[in-house]
Amino acid sequence: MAQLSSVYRRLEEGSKRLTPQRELIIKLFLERPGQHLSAEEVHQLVKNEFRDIGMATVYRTLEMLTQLDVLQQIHFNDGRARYEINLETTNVHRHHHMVCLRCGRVEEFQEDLLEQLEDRVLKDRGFRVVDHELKFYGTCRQCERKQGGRS
Amino acid sequence: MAQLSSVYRRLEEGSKRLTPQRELIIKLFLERPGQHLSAEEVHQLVKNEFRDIGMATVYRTLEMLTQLDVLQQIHFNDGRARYEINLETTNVHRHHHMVCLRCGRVEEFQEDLLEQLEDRVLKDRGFRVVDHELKFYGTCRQCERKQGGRS
DNA sequence: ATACGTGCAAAGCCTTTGCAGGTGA
DNA sequence: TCACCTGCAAAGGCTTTGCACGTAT
Repeated sequence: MAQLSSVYRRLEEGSKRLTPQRELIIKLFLERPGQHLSAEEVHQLVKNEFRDIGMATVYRTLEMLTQLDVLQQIHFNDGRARYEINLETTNVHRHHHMVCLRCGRVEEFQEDLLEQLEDRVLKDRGFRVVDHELKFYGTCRQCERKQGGRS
Repeated sequence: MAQLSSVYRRLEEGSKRLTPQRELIIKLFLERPGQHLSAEEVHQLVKNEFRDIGMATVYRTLEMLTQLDVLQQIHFNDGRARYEINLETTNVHRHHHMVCLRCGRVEEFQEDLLEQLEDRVLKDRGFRVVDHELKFYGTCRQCERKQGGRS
């Protein structure tokens, strides 16, 4: 897994140690490139392989990995932070999200039609964009089929 | 103020009473159409005119107004909810935000280039968008001037 | 030896809820 | 009366911090 060694290198550069707990957490995210896990979910998943890991360690590791730009923190307006792996750290522009209002599932899409908008904003308002975040809220295919589009 | 009576009507329709506390909160938002206030900020501002209002009342009022679609709740990844008035309730498509990473100021812009993207997402992925939310993170004009664009 | 990492428990925020006491319809 | 509303205090969730005990360098 090519990504793994690059993450390890980042740890070293920050003089961070690669403990079993941290390794498990990192692998968790690398194995699930499209997922957005909460701290609680990470804790549950890691516990399968490392019984005694504490929530504090999970939070501290997630914080550290976010600082190192290995993870990215996201909020979906449900009051808890979620994390996803940042596969293209060098690329500040990331993919976007579709949040299903029925089942809560979060899908993603890769699309970048926003450059022109960013240019406009810089010209008109003097705001220099370094990152953007786009979320669509609606109904996913499954829920759409199930209920024909109405709540 | 045209908006005010429309808000009052909504309260009536929901058989909600217009108490002094609620009126002050509503006016607060109507007077600041472009602002995004946290519950704490609303509490402080209302306390100037109504000494004894409690946080619970503020939260309950914000919740109620959000239900009635008078306010909209937003999260800017700082762990607390913010609220802004929803001037065009009938229009599900709202304006967007530019969050300055230096000073934290939030500006807005009105722009809608997303329809084509939404159509694509429906065709390709079966996801029916009912609302979207776009945030730009970057440097605002003032901070850009102050520090020439670097942190 | 020293700096770093861990689990546990406690503490911190922000937010919600229970409750007894009001108040409008 | 009855449903609604309030402030206060307590309780809830999620997250961070203090601490004593390990463990790599």
